[in-house]
This record gives sequence, C-alpha cells and structure tokens, in this order.
Amino acid sequence: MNEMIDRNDLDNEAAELEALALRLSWGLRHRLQQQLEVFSLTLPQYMTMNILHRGSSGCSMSELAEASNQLSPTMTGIVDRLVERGLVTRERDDRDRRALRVELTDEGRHLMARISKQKRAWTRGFLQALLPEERVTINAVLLRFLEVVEALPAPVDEIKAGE
Amino acid sequence: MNEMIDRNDLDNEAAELEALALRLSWGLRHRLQQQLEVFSLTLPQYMTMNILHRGSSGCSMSELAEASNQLSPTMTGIVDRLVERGLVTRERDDRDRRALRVELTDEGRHLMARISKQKRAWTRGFLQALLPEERVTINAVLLRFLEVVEALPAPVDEIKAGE
DNA sequence: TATTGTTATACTCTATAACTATA
DNA sequence: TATAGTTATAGAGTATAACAATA
Repeated sequence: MNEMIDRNDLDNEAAELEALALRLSWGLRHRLQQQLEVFSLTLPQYMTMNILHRGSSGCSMSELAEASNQLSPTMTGIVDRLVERGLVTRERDDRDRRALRVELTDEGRHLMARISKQKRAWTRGFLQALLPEERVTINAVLLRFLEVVEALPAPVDEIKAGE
Repeated sequence: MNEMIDRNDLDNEAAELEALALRLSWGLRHRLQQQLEVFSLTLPQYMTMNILHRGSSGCSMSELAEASNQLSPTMTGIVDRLVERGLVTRERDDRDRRALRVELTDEGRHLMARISKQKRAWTRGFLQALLPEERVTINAVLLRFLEVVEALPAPVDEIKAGE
C-alpha cells in the first residue's frame, strides 16, 4: 500500500521532469539562438567558436567534432562557413599532414568578446530576477542535473512489453 | 572594496551559468534526439505531437505554430511529414473554412504511448541516480529556472560600448 | 591498413516573400 | 481588408556512403 503511493509519487515526479526537460531543451535553444541572431551566428557555429575560445592553440577537425558531439561531415560544413566569414582559419598541420588545425582569427576573438558582453548583461538580468537564496543553489543544481543526464547510458533500443 | 568582491562573485557566477546554459541546451537536445531516433521522430515532430497529445480536440495550424514557437511555413512542413506517416490528420474546419484542424490518429497516440514508456524508464534511471534530498528540489529548481528564462525580454539589439 | 578529413547526396528544419482561399 | 494557411525558394544542419591523402 505504502509502496503503491511511493511508486505513484515517483511517477508524477518523473512525468513532471520529462515535461521540464522538453521545455528546457526547446526553450533554452530558442533563447540562445535569439541572442546569437543579433550577430548572425547559428548555435552550432557559436558552439564551435566557443570550443576554440576555451583552448589556446586551436583544434583539429576531429577534436571539434568530438567536443561538440557532431559528425565530421557536419563539422566540415560549419567550419566552411566560419572560414568564409573570416572568423576562423583552417590550415594543414605540419606534423601530421592529414590533420587540419582550426583557430580563431582576431576578428573571431573580437566577435566572441562582443557576444560575451551581450550575454553577460542578459545573465545579470537573470540572476537579479532570482531571490538571493535561489541564486546560491541554482548553479550547483543545474550542474548536477547535467552531469547525471550526461552519465546516463543512451537508449539503444525500444523497451518491449512487460516493461 | 567589498563591492568589488561582490561584483567579481556575481561575474564568476554569471560566467558559470552561461556555460551551463549552453551545455544544457546542447546536451539535452542531443539526448532527446537520441531517444527519439529509435522511433524515427525528430524533436520538432515530437514537440508537435506532444502539444496535440496534451489537448483533447486537436489544434489549428496557427495554434501549433504558436505553442511550439515556430513559423507557419515550418509548421506546414512538419505536419506534412506527420500526415505522410499516418501519425496525425489535417482536415478543414467546417466552422471556419480557412482553418485546419490537426489531430493525432490512433497510430499517433499509440506511438506516443510507446515513447512515454521508453522515456519513463529513462527518467526513473535518472531519478534513481539522484540522492533523495536532490530529488526533492530538482523539479522546483528547474521549473523556476525555466520560468525566469522565459520571462526575460528577448535581446533586440547589441549592447554598445560603455555597457 | 588505419586515420583524417572531404565530397556527394538526401532529408529536415528554418526564414522570407509571394500567393490562395475564406472571413 | 484581414486572417489562415500554403507554396516557392534559399540556407543551415544532420546522417550515410564513397572517396583522397597521409600515416
């Protein structure tokens, strides 16, 4: 009897969490894309530049693909457009002539700085909308959520009857 | 002096939060798409079916577009493919011959049930990976985060020098 | 042979503009 | 004239398969 209640509680919580995850993934993406539209960047393009921005000596194409969870033909297309806009360079690596080295240009770094400033204003607005006690926990909770999400195994196949 | 420290604290927190939001939007979307791939559905397609599933009497095309934050030509394409797969119907509304009424078919409802079962297994795994005290707060924190994100005004233009 | 990355191809989504049909 | 929705078109991302060059 008590077990039944617990099971239902867990299921209500799960249903809520599923709805939240969907809204979160959908809404957050729209927000980020809206922010980036001002700079004529797509989210995958920004993601790529962000990875380059965090490091210091550039990345190979496969490192970029791995870090952004993309396939290599996808990466090729994204970097094509960034090169065309002069935001990154893509040059052959002299130590391994198969590999390419992608790096931010000065213009790319400058654009990232402009975006950071914009983002920071937005984030400050966000934090100010929170109560002080909410502000203390929000980062830790989001990080924990993300870590558990990323740690869970990917579904490989459909669960069949009899759960 | 104290103000300087507070300002830096706020900025560190903001930088962390920005990184988290990016990872969250990116990672969560990949996870959801991975889940849906098993059923040969894209996230926008699932989003659309999910909106229809929550209501009872179907939606017009513009209601769908509004609820999923999409433009109407985008909606047309998504619904085209769902109709083609027999997951929804799209029929003229007799009371307003300009409008269309989109509804889930039995097959569509059946697919949603299969997806729900799969999702539930995944979500239970997620909740079990959390500590009991984390489980109590996670939903509330995510909801609050989402509400504040959605309430913030969209950026219309770039912030210029002098912040 | 294995690895790095590209090209070719096809499909989905997104955005804009022009259009049809109904109100 | 305004509203609901589509078609046309173009661009971006995603996935697979086939390929070239280097290791």
